Amino acid sequence: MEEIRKKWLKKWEEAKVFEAIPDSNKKKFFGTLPYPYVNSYLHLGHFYSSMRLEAFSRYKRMKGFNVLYAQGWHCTGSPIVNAAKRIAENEPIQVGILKKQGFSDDEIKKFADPKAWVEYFPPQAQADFTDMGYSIDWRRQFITTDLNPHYDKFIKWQFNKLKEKNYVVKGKFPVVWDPIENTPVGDHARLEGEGETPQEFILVKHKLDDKFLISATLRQDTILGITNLYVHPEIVYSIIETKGEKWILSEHTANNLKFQDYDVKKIGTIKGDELIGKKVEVVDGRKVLILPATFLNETFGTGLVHSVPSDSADDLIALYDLQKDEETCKKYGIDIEELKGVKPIGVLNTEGYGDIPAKKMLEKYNVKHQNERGKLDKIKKELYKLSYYNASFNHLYKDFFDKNIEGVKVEDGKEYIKEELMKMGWIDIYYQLTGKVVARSLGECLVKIVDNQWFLAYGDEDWTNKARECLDGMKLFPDKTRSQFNYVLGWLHNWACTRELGLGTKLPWDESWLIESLSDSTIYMAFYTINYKLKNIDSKKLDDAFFNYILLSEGDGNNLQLDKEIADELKEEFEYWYPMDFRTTGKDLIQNHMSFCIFNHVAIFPKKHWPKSFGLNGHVMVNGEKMSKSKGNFIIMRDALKNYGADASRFTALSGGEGIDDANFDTEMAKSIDIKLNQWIEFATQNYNKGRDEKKSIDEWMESQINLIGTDMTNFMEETLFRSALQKGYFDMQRALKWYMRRTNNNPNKDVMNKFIETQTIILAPFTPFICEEIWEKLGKDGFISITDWPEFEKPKESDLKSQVLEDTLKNTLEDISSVLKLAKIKKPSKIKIFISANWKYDFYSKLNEELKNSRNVGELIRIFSTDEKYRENIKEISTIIQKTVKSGKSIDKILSQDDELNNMQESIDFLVNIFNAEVEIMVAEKSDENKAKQARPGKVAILVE
RNA sequence: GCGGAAUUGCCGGAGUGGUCAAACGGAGCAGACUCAAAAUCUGUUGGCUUAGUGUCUACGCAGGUUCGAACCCUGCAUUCCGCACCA
Repeated sequence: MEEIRKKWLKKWEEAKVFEAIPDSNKKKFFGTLPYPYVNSYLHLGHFYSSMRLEAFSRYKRMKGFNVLYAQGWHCTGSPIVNAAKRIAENEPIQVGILKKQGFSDDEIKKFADPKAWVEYFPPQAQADFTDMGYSIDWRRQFITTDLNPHYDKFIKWQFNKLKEKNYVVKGKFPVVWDPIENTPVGDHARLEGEGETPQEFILVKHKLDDKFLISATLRQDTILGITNLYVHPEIVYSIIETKGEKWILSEHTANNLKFQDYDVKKIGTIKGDELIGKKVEVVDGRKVLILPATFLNETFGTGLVHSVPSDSADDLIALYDLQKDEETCKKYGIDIEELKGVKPIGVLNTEGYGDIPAKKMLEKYNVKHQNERGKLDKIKKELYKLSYYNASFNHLYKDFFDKNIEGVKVEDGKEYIKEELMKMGWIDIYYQLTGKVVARSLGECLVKIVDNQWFLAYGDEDWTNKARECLDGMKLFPDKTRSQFNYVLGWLHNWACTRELGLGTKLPWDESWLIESLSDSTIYMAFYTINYKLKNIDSKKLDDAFFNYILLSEGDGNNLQLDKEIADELKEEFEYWYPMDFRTTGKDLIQNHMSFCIFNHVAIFPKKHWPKSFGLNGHVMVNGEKMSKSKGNFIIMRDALKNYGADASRFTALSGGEGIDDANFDTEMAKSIDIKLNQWIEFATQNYNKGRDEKKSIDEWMESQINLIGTDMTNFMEETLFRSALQKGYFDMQRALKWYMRRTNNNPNKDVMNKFIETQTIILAPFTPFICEEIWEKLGKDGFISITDWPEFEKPKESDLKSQVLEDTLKNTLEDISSVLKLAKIKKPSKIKIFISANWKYDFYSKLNEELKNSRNVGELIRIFSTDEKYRENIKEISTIIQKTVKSGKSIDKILSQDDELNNMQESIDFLVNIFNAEVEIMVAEKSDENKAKQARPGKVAILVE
């Protein structure tokens, strides 16, 4: 096998079979796969997705398309830079990863430079694809980032274009920040806190003389229910000056604010107990008490909170506890009677919980004291969801804001309240991490607001509408992903498209920024059409005017920095290949990359160059389990090649799944397929051009099988349903072959056998190209099977169905005989009598015909075996059969004559004799012979054993 | 919570209104071949059965529509994926 593989790789390369050259006489097919990120070897996940494109490309090529299949490599982003940095620091985990991949210590050292990754992995990935027999035009491969100056220019052009159309906007954005290294910290660069993100809190001001106490909350919806404040008596709070005001909050928060667009000047401190007992003015003008609480955490929120006992069980239980605690009240000089007068203020009507849901919750969970943290945390979560989705604002919200929002759901009014309070100056925004994040510098991270961040305005209404238009015109494989796409197109809003760190292209108008990886990979497929011809052109000559001319036909091409002739050639090639006909990848990319691809195409290109179709596939499992490094079932492509061979791996991958469901790579199957493919080489070469010339009915059956199966398979190929295609085109084909060989006593008709061998080999070629090329050559065929025409399968004819029905009847008869023999416990029967009904009712068919003409405009019938009287009466049942027949697309235009039937039957009977080694007699039951005729039924024959 | 997908026999997985006790594959069982194993082939894999084109129970659960539901509708339960600035 390995020799065969190498032989054909060499031949393909020498003949440049897969180099795509524009040919205006041929229809074209341009398929792409999102370029893989090159920080490691390619694995089965890449393999499965890419095989779908590879098989489709090969199929399309055989269908007569001029196919462009190109592949690039993605280097943009931070993972490589981060990994390189970790190697430079000799970090054990990262070093271990490379060690596991088989690198020596010396080699690993080189990976301290990000460039080393970019130089090492793309050729490896190329080798993996090539070794597996991918039909890629490698002249067109490229890497991203400014390491590739031509691509760099292309991306710059793209972003200038987007900016020109006002799709790139500037704004603020919170990032996780390491204050020691002064860098943003991505998920993978953290020692602790993977998955934690910045969360927006509302800072609420509470007026105390000339200062404000600042509390933080997620629940601005309950702001009118504030009954008091809690401060920790032992915490020393900071007094700061910011925004022209004096704020009191924890020192921790004061420090964090500095990173969030606040100009912070510390002017003093105040200990919590100095505040207790005083009163502050809250947002609605009421004066409320400041109370002591020891449950407060200095590093969470602002270190002090406002209390809404109606909708916060924590606040309520704390209030209850304090009201019982006379000693503490005395200590801080709180008027106990006044404190006891503090009652929750209902602000929301919560379905099933009334207006003081916190109280009901405490009762429900039987909470007696604020120390019962477990229960209280549970309540907090439950109540938050409940309020958000099931509660509405009560009468207090009728007049308080400009708009009356009484009765409005919290979900719908929360944002409005935020805006209003913001206008009134009572609140501000503060970001806090959802959990502790420690950077690799050991610095504890905080949230920084980046204020000159650039965004792609995917929320733009016109842009979104255009994207929807594009989607509506696209074919999706499978189409059930459409609703998901539709949802995503509407849901996407501003996408931060620039980064401070990593590899990439610099933002053309602000070179301190790099273009982010998901944003530089949206329309690059256009680059495949021209890049291989750019290699000899100085990248400096590739200005925006150049791309405008080539890709958008803007300008006359006379003032470019290169010859118009060259430019025109490029332009022509782009226009030949574009639009992209097919792009396929895993389903997880629906909500970012694939949607971005639509957005950016409609933003930049005219409608005729919008993408035509997308394919989405599931994830890959190995032997039914999720592939993961920890489970030890993580398979990289080159290992699959080594262990199972290219053809078997390809076959196994594609027969492992289709559609959006997860696919399963079954290693047992890979092994057995390898054996079966070898057997097929053997069979094909040994049986070609052999056999008899005489043509029998079974030969017609075989021909019709080839036709029927081939038709079905071709339909599956068109829909990228490769598993079904293999099911038909290989397993069903082989099953038919088995039956055929058995029926002909291994003496097939020469022409039929040749046709079968050729067909089977050709239709397997997209899946297992190496052995197919080899067989093709051994059969004495000229040229490559890779570019041989896909067979034209004829529409099923009368004869197809006739022989089909006959063979099916025969198979059924065989089965019946077996079961009768079994029941009768006879091993070697001396005689088998078969009764077959002869009274085909022509009046029955005429009724059928009539029914057909009435119901549908179809003039053809399927063949029905019948003797049963009830069919003549029961028109309803007949119409059912017709319905099904029409739906299944099967048709037959004539009814067999009974003589045909019997002649063909005789041949079958001979076969039965052979099988059972007994005397077989065919008997025709006359109408008068009721007992026997009764036993013959549609599609069946009666059997009598002696 | 939102959005998407799913739930079928021992397992994987077809099937989207009647030919469904349900394709195909795997696994198991029995048999053939063999000294034996592998491979291959044949049969078989819901219950009952007077053995019949019989009958009952079945396609997550509960209802509904229909002459008829694995398939359509409603509700519920469970599982998976995504919820972003990360490739």
